[in-house]
Formats: sequence, structure tokens, C-alpha cells
Amino acid sequence: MSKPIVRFAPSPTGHIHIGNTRVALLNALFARREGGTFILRFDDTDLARSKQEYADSIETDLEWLGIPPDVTVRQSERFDLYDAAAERLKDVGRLYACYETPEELEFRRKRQLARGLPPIYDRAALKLTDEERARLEGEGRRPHWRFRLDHVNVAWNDLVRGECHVDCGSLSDPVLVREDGTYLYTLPSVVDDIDLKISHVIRGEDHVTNTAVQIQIFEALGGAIPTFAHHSLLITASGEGLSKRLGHLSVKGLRDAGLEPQAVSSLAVLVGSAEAVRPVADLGELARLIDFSHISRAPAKFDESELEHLNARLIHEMPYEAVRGRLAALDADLGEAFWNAVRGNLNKVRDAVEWARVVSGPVTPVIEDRAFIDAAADALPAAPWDTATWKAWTEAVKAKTGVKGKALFMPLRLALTGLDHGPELGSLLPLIGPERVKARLSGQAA
RNA sequence: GCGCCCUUCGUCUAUCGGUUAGGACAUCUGCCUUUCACGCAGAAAAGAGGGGUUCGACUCCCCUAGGGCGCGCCA
Repeated sequence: MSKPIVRFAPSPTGHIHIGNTRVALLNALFARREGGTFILRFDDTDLARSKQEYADSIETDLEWLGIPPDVTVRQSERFDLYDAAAERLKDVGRLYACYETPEELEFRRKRQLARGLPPIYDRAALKLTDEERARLEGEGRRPHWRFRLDHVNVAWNDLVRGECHVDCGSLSDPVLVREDGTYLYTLPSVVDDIDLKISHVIRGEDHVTNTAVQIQIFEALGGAIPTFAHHSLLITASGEGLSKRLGHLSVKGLRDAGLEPQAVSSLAVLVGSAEAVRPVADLGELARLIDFSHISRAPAKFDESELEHLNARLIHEMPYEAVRGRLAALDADLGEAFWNAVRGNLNKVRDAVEWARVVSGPVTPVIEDRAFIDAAADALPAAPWDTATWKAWTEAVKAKTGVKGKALFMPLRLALTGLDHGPELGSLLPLIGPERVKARLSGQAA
């Protein structure tokens, strides 16, 4: 395969969510693996709804996920290209002027639906005479422009879905140009795919029908038709589609919740595929797991709690070097021994703050049996301490008091950490150190 | 309403006419840690329903049910 050129084409009208993330990752990682180019294309032809704030947010999100684009283009800066394409389509008679108002069209659609008919545009504008057109223009009506579809069966070989076909005879001629002269998504998308030499269009299956229309436009414009890959969409546990609905699963929200980008990307790429969903820390490795022919054609349920589990598993094996800077930023960098001791108890990296406090203090000890704790304090080994100290100490306490098992450990854990759960005390004890241990055993906060 | 696609353990999936229907996550149990967790090991758990075709169907065909997507002067 020659080097692929792919694009992720969000419209900056909101924050991107887990569904968009899946598209972005599939494109970016496929390009990376094949030595190709990953283009971020802002589909911002809808000037009214597109916001710079969202464009910035999308770039931040891609950066955070580890897939910054190789190239970024904005459709809002490329109108000349679309104008030229529209003229060419008019010249060859594929783009025709229509004068119905949105209200009229809406009314017709409803009426067709009510009669059990598909809500297809009837091409009335194609039958308009020059006089009628002139009269409408004279009334001040401005036209919108539709692409005249060939009523043929359009087929393509989809990398995910295999042989696909759409009967264009059952489709409305798509509006390409609005009454105000601005463009809808369809034409700029094709023009840019041609201009940017996009080799693979990887996107959600909500675009399957569009594909047939776009293939006709590619042909009308004489452009090379890219390879298509339409993956299934994600649905929520309760079964509703989320690709266009659930905003709370925004990448920003996930990031703010303290999730690791690798947890998000692992789930986004692996869910709904034949690969086992597991935390993959390295994007290169994740890229190697992508296989379009092994992406399911059925919608996959996206379970938010699975993300939490993945995140925890990822952290449990995360090396110190990978988090050192972030621990420092959290004021919780107590060294590699500390990280290795606590990471198994973390769901989020920032939870390390809590254990840093347990080590450095202040901790208010919980002591229920004063006599037992005093006896334990008396048996404390001399410094220096290491990871074997805990065992030596507890053996001594056991020999002295006859207490063993949970009755031995839980009171000590409560006295030393103030908590009934946590990392292995053998690792924690030398980190807490003799001074604070003695203070806590005596009942003082330290 | 019409069109396209889909339906295997709770979840994501493997199987592409003959298998004890395999794996992963979650769950449960055990082991380890003389503690909770982490880790390790094991267990339980599935072909939507009905018709065909065939010696034989999860696999091919039809119907039904359920689900997703599409049918915008949204993208």
C-alpha cells in the first residue's frame, strides 16, 4: 500500500466525545502505522455554529490523546475551491437551482411520510421554465442548489462492511449550496478529499448513505475515489446511540475526571473489534491491533465503568518514570519506592495524593486497644528500616502478645494510616519512617 | 412509513457446514500477603424465536421479533 492520507473532519460546534475519539484514533493510528499522513480538517462551513473555542478544544484533545495532526486545514478558508467546483457542476448540468422554502420542503416531507412514502425531493425545480425562474427571482427568491443524482445503484468495497451498495433512485438530490451561497458539508468534503488526495475515508456508519452520493460527486468532478471504511457506532448501555447524543462523555470531561489518555484510546479503538479490550500503554502497539476487517458491523455498547477498570489496570503497571512529573505537580512525588508501593491501590493517578499524605502526614491514628498498640510500639525494631522491617516487627509483636492474623494487622494499619485499607504495610512502613511511626503509635497526629 | 445493516456468555467478541462453541473484561471461589487491596489460579456463564436446505446448521435461505443507521438549506 502506498502511504495513506487520512483525515479526521469534525465540525467545531461542540466538544468531541468518545465516538469522535474512536474515529480520530482509527484514522491517526492507521496513518501512523502505515507511515502516512493524518490531517485534521475542520468542517466549519456552517459559520453560524462553528466556534473557535471548540476548534481549540479539539486540538487540545488530540494532543492529549497523543495524536496531534500532521496537517490542519479549515474549510472556512477554502471557499474558492468550492466555488470553482460548484461552477463546474453547474456547467455539466449536475447542479440545479431550486426555489422551495424550507417550510415548503418540510411540509412536503411530512405529507409524504404520512402517506407511507419515502420523503424524497420530487425534482419540481428541474421542470421550471426560464420564465418561472425569472419570476421567482423577480419576487426576490434566491435559489439553493441541488446535485442531480444519477438514479443508479452505487457500490463500493468497504474495508469494514465488505460489499456495499446504495440505490440512489431512492434518495433526494442533495442540497449542496444554501440560499445564502454557503456550502453544506457534502460538496466541500468531496472537494477537499480530492484536493488533499485523501486515500482512505474512515468514519462512522452514519455516513454510509452519504458515501453513495459522494461517490457520484467524486465522479462528476473527476476525482479519484478513496477507499472507504465505515465502522459501527457506539451505543450506551441502555441501548441508545451516543455518537451524536451523549455530550457528557466528552474527551475534556474524561480528562478532567482524571482518566489516562491510554485508557480512553484503548477502549475507543478496541471496543467492538475482535481484539480483547485491555489497556495498551503504547499507541504504536495499539495501532498494530487495528484491523478494519475485524471491526464488528453491529453497534457496540460503550460502558463507562469499563473505562474506570481499564484506567486502574493501566496505572497498576505504570512505571515510575511515566508519572514522575505528574506526581511532582501533585506534590506527591515521594520517589520510585513510594510509587511502586501505592500504584496497585490507585484508580486515578491523582489518588496518589492521598497515599502521599498517609506517608508524610499528618495522619490521625485510630487506636482502639491502647495496651496492644503500646506493646507493639515497644517491639519496634531499631533503625535503619527496610522492606523486611515490617515482617520482623509483626513477628515480634505476635510472639509478645499472642495476637495474629487480622487482629494483629488491622489495629496496626489503623494506628499507622488511620485507614482500614491500603497498600502493603511492608512497603509503607520504611517510607513513613521511625519518627512518624512512633508518634502515630503513641496516638499523636503526625 | 421506506431503505440499508445487525442479533453468540452480563459486556466486547472468535468460529466462516462437523469444535467439549474459544478468548478478554466484569462476577464468584481459591491461593498469596499471618490484614484490605494488588497479583496469581480456577469456576460459573452464550448461538433472539420459528420455518426450511443438508447426513449434519451458530454458520446458508426465508419469516417474525428486537436493535442501530439513514431518509435536513446538520455534519
